[in-house]
Amino acid sequence: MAVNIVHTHMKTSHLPKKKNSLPEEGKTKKSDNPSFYEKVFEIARQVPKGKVTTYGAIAEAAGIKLSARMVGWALRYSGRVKPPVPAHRIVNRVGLLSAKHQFPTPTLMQEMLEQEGILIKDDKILNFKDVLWLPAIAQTKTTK
DNA sequence: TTGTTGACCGAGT
DNA sequence: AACTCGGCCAACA
Repeated sequence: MAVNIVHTHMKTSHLPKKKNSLPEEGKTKKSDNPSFYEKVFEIARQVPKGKVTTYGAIAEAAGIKLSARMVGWALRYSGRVKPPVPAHRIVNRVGLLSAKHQFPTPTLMQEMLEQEGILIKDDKILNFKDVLWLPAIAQTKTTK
C-alpha cells in the first residue's frame, strides 16, 4: 500500500520564470530562503583553481543528490551572476566537458582548464582522478 | 494542464 | 567499454 500522495502546493515563484530574472539579480524578491540556484553557485565557487568537480557532487552537497540534472540546469545562468562562478571546472562524472557548448566559444572551456594545468584529450580530462575535488557534504558520513 | 527536454547519474545489459 | 533505462525536478511549449 502506502500510496504516495504528492502535494503540489509548493510555490515555484522563487525560481526564475524568464531568462532575465535570475535569483541572483532578483534576490530582493519575496523568497526569503535561498534557492538551490544559489546553493549550486556557492558550492561551485569553492572549486579550487586547477581542480574540477562533478554535477553529481554538487548536487549531493546541495542536498539534492538525485537531481544532478538540475545542477547543470542552474549553471546555465552562472555566466551572469555576481560573484563569478568558475563553471568551466564542472564536468560530468566521467570527466567529460559536457558543458563546453554553453561557453562563448566551443574551445573556451578546454582552454581555461588547460591554463590551470589540466590535461584534456577529446573533450575528456585525462588525469581526472588527480584533479577531482569534492565539496564538503553536510552531515554525511564519507567514511567508505 | 500534460508532455518533453535538459551542462546528469547509477545500475543493468 | 558502450548503450539503454528510470529517476530526479524546473522550465517551457
